[in-house]
Amino acid sequence: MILIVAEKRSVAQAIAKYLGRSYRVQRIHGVPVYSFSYGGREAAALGLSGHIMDFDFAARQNVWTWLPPEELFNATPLLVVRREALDYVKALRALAAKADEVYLALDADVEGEAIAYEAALVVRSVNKRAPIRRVLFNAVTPREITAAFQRPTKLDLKKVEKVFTRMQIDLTLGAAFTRFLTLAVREHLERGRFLSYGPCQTPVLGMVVTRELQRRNFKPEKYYILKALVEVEGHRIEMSSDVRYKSREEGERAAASVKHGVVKTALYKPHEVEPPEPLETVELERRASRWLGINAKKTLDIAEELYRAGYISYPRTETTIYPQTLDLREILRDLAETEHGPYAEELLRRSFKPTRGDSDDGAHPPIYPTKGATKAEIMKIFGKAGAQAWAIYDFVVRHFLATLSPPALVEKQKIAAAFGGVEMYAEGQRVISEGYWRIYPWERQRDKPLPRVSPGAPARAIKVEVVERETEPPPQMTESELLALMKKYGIGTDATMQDHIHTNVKRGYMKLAKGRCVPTDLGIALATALFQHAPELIEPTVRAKIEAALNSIVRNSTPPPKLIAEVKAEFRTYYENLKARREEIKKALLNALNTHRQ
DNA sequence: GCAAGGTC
Repeated sequence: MILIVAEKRSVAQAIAKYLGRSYRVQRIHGVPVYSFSYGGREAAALGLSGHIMDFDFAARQNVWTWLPPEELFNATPLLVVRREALDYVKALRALAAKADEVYLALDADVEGEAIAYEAALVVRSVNKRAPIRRVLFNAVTPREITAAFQRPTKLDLKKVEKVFTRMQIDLTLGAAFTRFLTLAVREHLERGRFLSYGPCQTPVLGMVVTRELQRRNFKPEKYYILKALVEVEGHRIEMSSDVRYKSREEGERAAASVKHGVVKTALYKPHEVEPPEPLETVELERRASRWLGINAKKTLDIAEELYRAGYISYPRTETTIYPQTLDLREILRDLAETEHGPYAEELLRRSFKPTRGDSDDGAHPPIYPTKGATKAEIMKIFGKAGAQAWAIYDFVVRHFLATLSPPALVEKQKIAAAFGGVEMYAEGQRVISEGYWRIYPWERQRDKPLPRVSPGAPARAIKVEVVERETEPPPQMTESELLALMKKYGIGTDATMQDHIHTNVKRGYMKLAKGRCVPTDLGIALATALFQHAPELIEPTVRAKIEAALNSIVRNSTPPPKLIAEVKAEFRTYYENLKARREEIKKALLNALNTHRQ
């Protein structure tokens, strides 16, 4: 029997569908297994649910009050089977015992490689002989899957080592600092509550707190600009200066010279606004947070449900290029009977060229609709969550249609006039062609046209005024901006970024309100203490440094034990710095915990 | 009871 192990149920099912002519589903220990015939032999495909193993400390090391947290730097975490994965492991063992050939068809990324290794460990525990092979495919399509099974390869142990090293480092650092913080204020915490640290969650908090403190410490300054109503060739144009005058007097002096001038430039340039790139996870979350008022975690939860119900493709992806094998016209035809039908049919009637980003994660395509659906259908299936499910589905469809649509065309307009030494400007634009905005209203730009005037024409100021303005603090951090920063600094992955924001909310470090991130007193106190006494723990670059070190395992064959020892030694010094300031940190945290309670 | 990463 040929055993095939996939990362998730949907892939196992797809493999059975593509490799066999037909398949049967049976449940082993509650886990669906897809059986079919392949090359005249019996085959079974089993889908896991991500990792089946995890690292943990030995039992006695998990007694927080008994073990000083710094001792964790001397401990070595153990690889154990996850309790939640027990049924999967049982099913895998049962099938592996009967297998005479095993194919590890996990996703083609480092995590997939690690999960493949975990599966191989389970297989070997019951079957010493069956050859174990690894298959790699970039998309779950008949062509890719068939080809992958024709050229099987071997496990890449370097990638496995990288992932296992990351797991151990994250656990050790997370546990040591979480326990330190929690034990410092233990008697003042409610039961079951703790103060956590993590190499992703904490830098996220740091960015939000930094912004909040910038806002609080901001000192607004007054400045003055000129505004004028200017007549040129019979047209009246509102113009303003881009110079910021420090005082009203200075402004008045400049204003005095704004009487008769001349048009220096009059530009009317056509400009194409390109439709968006194919959709990936973080962009979906950012746009939903900004435009639909649905936060990132909720968005991914809903997208997951839409995926499981067969309406959209796999929602955790970094890819912004449609694969060659994806039939875009077929998807358009599938939308025909829905609200989006007329637009889809219009696209079908003409030739189109999809936009293209520059990212391919090698494992999943961009997010696109896999089934046409009407609002009524989605509302019915999703019940209470119907409105939000429709909002996300409708967005995915519109985004998909936008990527196949022509650009919008606007005329960018700019007029500059010189009045002696003072230059005044006006900017405007006229929409020539709506292009993809018709289906993608969130990016639609307004018409605010300027009249047509000629360079060299005389300009006469009818009215001039000095307007007082104030410099403004940076805006509150939006969730959308935070996600963009996380991506920039390499904090988290496409699938986990929203989790790291949510963890800070769960811990009481920040709140999300109307798409904005607002740190609590506790969050500010924690971040401030870390910035003061162990900045290396909270700076946004921490994660990227760890990630770079991990990559040296794959690139330079750095032995994991050496790397783990180095990282531990480094973070141990940060730990000592915090420990030396324990009382001070405790006081600041308690202070915040108490104000928080009132 | 800690993390981050898969996935349900």
